[in-house]
Amino acid sequence: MSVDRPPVENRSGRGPHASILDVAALADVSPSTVSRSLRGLPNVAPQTRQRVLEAARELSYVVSPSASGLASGQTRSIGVVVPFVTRWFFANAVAGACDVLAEAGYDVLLYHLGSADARDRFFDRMPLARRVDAVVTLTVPLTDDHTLGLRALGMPLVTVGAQMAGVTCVRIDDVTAAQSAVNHLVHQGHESIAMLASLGEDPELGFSTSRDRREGYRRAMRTAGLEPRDDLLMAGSHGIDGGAEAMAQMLSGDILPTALFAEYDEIAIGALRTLRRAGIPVPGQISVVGVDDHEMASVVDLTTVAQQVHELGAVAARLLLDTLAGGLQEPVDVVLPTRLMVRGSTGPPPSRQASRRPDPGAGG
Amino acid sequence: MSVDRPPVENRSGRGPHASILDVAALADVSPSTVSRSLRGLPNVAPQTRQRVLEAARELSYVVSPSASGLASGQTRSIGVVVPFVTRWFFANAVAGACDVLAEAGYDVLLYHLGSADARDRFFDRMPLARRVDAVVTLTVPLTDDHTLGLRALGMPLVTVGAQMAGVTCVRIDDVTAAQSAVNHLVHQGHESIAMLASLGEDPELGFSTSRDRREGYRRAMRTAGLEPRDDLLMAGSHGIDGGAEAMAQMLSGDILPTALFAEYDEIAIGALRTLRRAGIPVPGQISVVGVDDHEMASVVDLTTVAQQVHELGAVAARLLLDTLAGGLQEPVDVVLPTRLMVRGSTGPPPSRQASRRPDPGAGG
DNA sequence: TTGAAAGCGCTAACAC
DNA sequence: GTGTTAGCGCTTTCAA
Repeated sequence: MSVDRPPVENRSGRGPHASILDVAALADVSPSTVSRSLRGLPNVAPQTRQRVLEAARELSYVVSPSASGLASGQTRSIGVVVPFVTRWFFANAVAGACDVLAEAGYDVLLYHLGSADARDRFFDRMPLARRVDAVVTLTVPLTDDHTLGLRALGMPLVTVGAQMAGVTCVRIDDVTAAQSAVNHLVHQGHESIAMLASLGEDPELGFSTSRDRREGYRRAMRTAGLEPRDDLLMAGSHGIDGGAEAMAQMLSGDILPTALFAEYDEIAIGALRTLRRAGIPVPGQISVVGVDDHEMASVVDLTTVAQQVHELGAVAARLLLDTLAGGLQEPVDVVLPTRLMVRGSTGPPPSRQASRRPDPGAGG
Repeated sequence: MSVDRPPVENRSGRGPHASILDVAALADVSPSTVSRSLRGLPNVAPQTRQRVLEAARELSYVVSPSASGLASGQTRSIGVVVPFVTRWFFANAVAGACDVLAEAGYDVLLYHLGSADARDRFFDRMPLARRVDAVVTLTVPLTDDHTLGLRALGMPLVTVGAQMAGVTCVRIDDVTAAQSAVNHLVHQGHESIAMLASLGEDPELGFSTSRDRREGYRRAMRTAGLEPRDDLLMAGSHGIDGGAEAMAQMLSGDILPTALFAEYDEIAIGALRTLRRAGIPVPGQISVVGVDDHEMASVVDLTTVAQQVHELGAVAARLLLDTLAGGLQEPVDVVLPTRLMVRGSTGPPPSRQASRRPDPGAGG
C-alpha cells in the first residue's frame, strides 16, 4: 500500500515507526526517561517530561505494545468472551465493558464463541494465555474443563451472569427475576402458565442463567399451588427464531396455557410473532412475559423483568480493573437489581377455565 | 489468586508459563527448530516436528504474542472499529468479521467508538498503531483527519459501508436500496412520502450510508415526478428512540405524509412504536418502509430492503486476510446485493388526497 | 535439516 | 532526577 505518511525527521530510519530511541534523541534524554515520562511515573522533572512529550508528539511516537508487554509482562488488554455478540443482551454487556475498559486505557480482545467450532478452537488454543491481563466472560456455557482452563490461566477473571465457585461474578438474581415474572401472571389469575426456555446442545453445559430462571419458575408455581408444566425447551435455534419455533410447537400440541413465561425477551418476542401469525390475541387468549427489557420490548408492548445490561458489563469491567490495581483481592458476587415492567402483553386469563384451544371453526 | 495449575515439569521455572526454551530442552532441539515446527514452516524433519509438538503439548506451551510480535513485526490480530456494537447492523457485521478472523487464527481488537469521547480518545492515542496487522472499520463517521490518521498507519484497511478514495470497501448500493424502497411506495400510489434520516453531530462528518440513502430517496421522488420533502432529520438519539422521537415530532407538525421511508429499520421500528401509541393505523393511514431486514422486521411486520449484514463483515475480513497474504494488492469495491422484502407495513394510501391529519375528534 | 547468535523495542533494577 | 545495563521470549539471518 503506497500511502502518504506524515513527514518524519530525526529518525533512526529503521521501521515505519519512531522508536523510543528517536524520542530520546530528540528530547536529549535517555530512553528510560522517555519511558517514565510517557507513563506518567513520578521522578521526572516537569520540564523534562514536557520536552519528552513534545518530542513524542512531534515524531507521532506510539509505544510498541509488543515490546512494552514483553518487557513488563503486562499487555494492557482484556479478553472479553461472549457467545453471541448479535444477541441484544451480549451486545449491550460488551458495550458496557468496552466503554469502561477503553476509558481506563485498556484494549479489548473480543472472542466470539458463537459456534461450537469456535468454542472448541478457543479452548484448544487458549489464545488468551499471554495476550491479556484479565478476562471477562459473558455467560458462556462452559464445561468443567473449560472453566478449569480459564482459571488455570492464573489471571483475574470476572463472569457476567455465570456463577462459578471462587470467581467474581456480576449478575442479577435470576431465580427472583423469574419468580416476579411468574407471580405477576399468578396475580392476574393465571393458573396454566408454561415456560419457554433455551436448552444448550449439552444439558451439562448450559447457562446457569437458564437453569436459575427455570428454578424460579418452578418455585413461583409451587408457591402458588400450581403445577409447573414441563418447560418447553428449544433445542435448536436461539433468540427470536427459537422462540417462534417453540411457540409453533406448543400450538401444535393439545393444551394451550393461558400464559407464557419466556426465559428472555427474544424468546418472548419470537413467540409473539408466532401468536400474531396464528391470529391468537395477546393478552386476550395468552399473556406473555419475558426477562431483559430488550429495546424492542417497548415496541412490541411486552411485559418483562428489566435488568441493567450495559451496567452488568460495566461493573464487571470495573471489578477487573480494581483487581488488576490490587484493590480487590477476594472474589465477590455482585447482584444488580431487576424491575418488573408491566406492559400490554399481560392481562387476566380469558376465563377461569378457558384453557383449551378453541375448537376448529370457532374462529380466531 | 491462588489457583491450581496443571503440573509442570522440566521447566526453567521463571514465569507461570513454559517458554520456547523449555520446549526445546524437552524435545532436545534448538529453539529455532521449535519455532519452525510450531509455525508449520518447511525444512523441519517430520519426526522432529512430531517430537516438538508433543513436547509443546506436554508443557501446555503457548507462544508469547508479545515476544513473537516483537521479533516478527506481526501481531496476528486485527482491529475492528465500530461506532455502536449495540445496534443490530454493527453487532452482526462484527460477528461476521470475528468469525472469519478467528477461523484464520487472528485475534480481534474491538474498538467501540460510541461516544464522541471514545472517538476522540481513539484518534488521539491511535492505539492501533503497532497493535494490529490490519483494520476493518464499520461505517464510522470520520473526519478527513481521522481518515488520514487511519491511512497513515500504513496498514491494510477495509471499510464496511464507508466509501473512501483508495480504500477497499464492502457495502451495498445505498442509493439503489433507497430507490427501491421508495419506488415500492410510489407503485402503491403514494405521493406524499417523507424520509426519516439520522444526522450526526457534525454534518461534515456523517455516515456516507446516510447521505447515499437520502440521495436515493430524492432521485426516486424526482423520477416519479414527486417533490421530495425536507428530510426529517434526527439530531439527537440513534436507533429506535431516535426514530420514535422523529416520528413524534412529525406528528406534531401540520402535514402528515401517507408514507415514510426510514434510513434504517431501527428508525422505522421506533416510528412504528410512536404511530401505534398515537393510534394511527399502519399501513391504513401511513405506510412505513426501512432498510436492513433487522431481525425484528419480521416481528413487527415491517417492509424493508434486506442486506446481508453478517456477510458484509465476513467479506471485509476475507479481503483483509487476502491483502495480508499478499493476494490482494489494489483496493477494491465490493457491492453486495439487496432485496426488497414486502411485508405488512406498506399498502396503498388511504385515498388520493387524504394526506391531512384527521380532525380532532374524528377518532382514530 | 538444524543450530548459534543477533536483535525486535521496550521496562526495570540499579547506579549515580 | 537521570542514565546504564540487562534482559523479556521470541524470530531470523547466517553458517554448518
